[in-house]
Amino acid sequence: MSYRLLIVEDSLELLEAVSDFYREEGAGLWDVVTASDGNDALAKVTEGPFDLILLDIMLPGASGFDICRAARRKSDCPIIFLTALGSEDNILKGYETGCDDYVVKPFSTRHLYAKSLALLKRANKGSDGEELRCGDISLNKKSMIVKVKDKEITINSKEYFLLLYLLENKDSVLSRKNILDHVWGDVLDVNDRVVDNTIRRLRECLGDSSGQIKTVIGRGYRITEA
Amino acid sequence: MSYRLLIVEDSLELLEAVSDFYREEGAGLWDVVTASDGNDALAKVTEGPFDLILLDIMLPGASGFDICRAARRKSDCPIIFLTALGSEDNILKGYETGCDDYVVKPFSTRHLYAKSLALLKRANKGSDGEELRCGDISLNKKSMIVKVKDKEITINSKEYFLLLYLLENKDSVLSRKNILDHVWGDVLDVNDRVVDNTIRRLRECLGDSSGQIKTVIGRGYRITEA
DNA sequence: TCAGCCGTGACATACCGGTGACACATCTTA
DNA sequence: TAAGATGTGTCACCGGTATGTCACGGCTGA
Repeated sequence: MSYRLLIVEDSLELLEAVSDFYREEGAGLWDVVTASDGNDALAKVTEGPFDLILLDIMLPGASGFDICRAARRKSDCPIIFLTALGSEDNILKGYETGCDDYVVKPFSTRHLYAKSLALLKRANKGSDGEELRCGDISLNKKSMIVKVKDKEITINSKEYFLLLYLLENKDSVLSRKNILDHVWGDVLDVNDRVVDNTIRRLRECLGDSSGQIKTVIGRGYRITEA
Repeated sequence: MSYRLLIVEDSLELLEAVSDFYREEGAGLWDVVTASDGNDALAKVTEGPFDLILLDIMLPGASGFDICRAARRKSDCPIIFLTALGSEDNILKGYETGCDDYVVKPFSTRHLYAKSLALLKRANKGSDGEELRCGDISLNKKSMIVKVKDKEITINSKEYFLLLYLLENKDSVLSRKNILDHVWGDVLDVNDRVVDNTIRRLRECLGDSSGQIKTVIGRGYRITEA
């Protein structure tokens, strides 16, 4: 899966530098589309949906503000302004037209990249929330819904948090003590065996996929893809 | 309904300037909490959920990075670093620890404010329209009218804000504590059970559609399409 | 073969959430 | 202003169940 990225910038040198950086750093993460004048950018924005837009303000043809408004009418994809105009008013105007952020030239491409990732993560959060997957098991942290082979299963609270901890440490062996500390917290007087029992109940809930939770004798438990 | 904002900054002068700006500009939009040292900030972060955190890096006690990590363990609320450290490494380290953005001192408070709003809008994706829908239930934020199957129902204030909060976080499981913090605000001496009771009264109002509010035992409540 | 480790069935209880009732404050209305 | 209605927090009770505990027995490796 890759993200569709639109970069709009009239300086061809900068345009190339930025798009190369995203392509190389991302290693296939980005599907980069570029535009170097306002009208071309407008056409591309209205045409296809993007996951992120980097947008210069001063452009031949339409201005960055126009493009931002056009993009906003279509979708609410994240937009970052790239601007040489560091003046107070221009930046505020950018926010008013609905951008998410701005970067003042000259900027560090590496920073811009980090900012892009953070923004993208934020923009995708609202949709489904974070989903943990491992083999046939999936767990949605937001809705706390657990699915096995895409079929929802009901699961108790302790089993849920145990599964969550296992999934967050996929392929690692977790000792009983470790699990107790993380899932049960600072409860002092609990029997170790409670972990075994909760593992058992969890396995029952998982049905066919219960085999994904491996017992590592003398060490603890581990969850794996198969 | 206001947004819970935490500002962490050891310069009391700056702290006051920023918090005053948010309070005045927002006119009740912000419920501002401040901290001026690392340990205080850590305590506040672990204690209550926030909708936005502004975070200085250089602090007496724990560092901003530590606080950011602690906050991330708890929730995914937007975090903006305020930093005098403009070095490449520090900024990238900030992104790695999971912040959303950074601002280098000295900064324009007005810009920071605009950035905050943009980020908040992004984080609360979907909640900026005035009509919220979920299955047969619809809620109009402007007129405060709630309808079930297109038929208007009367609903009390607390029930309204509870429903609003549920709808703004459709499909998410919300804990009692979380609900208390957001719907009841900083009232300290309220019984957890008041949430249950308000849920009950809300369900009564919703009639046939009451089933859309699910109880997730041991974890909280969630509203779903069906 | 024996000790340690783990799975399993059974059990008991503490906990959790739904519910009815009530107290109190605030608002409405005569 | 008095009386009633309404909104909201609190409490006690209860049924169901989530979860901790225990005992037994099988498996495994030294």
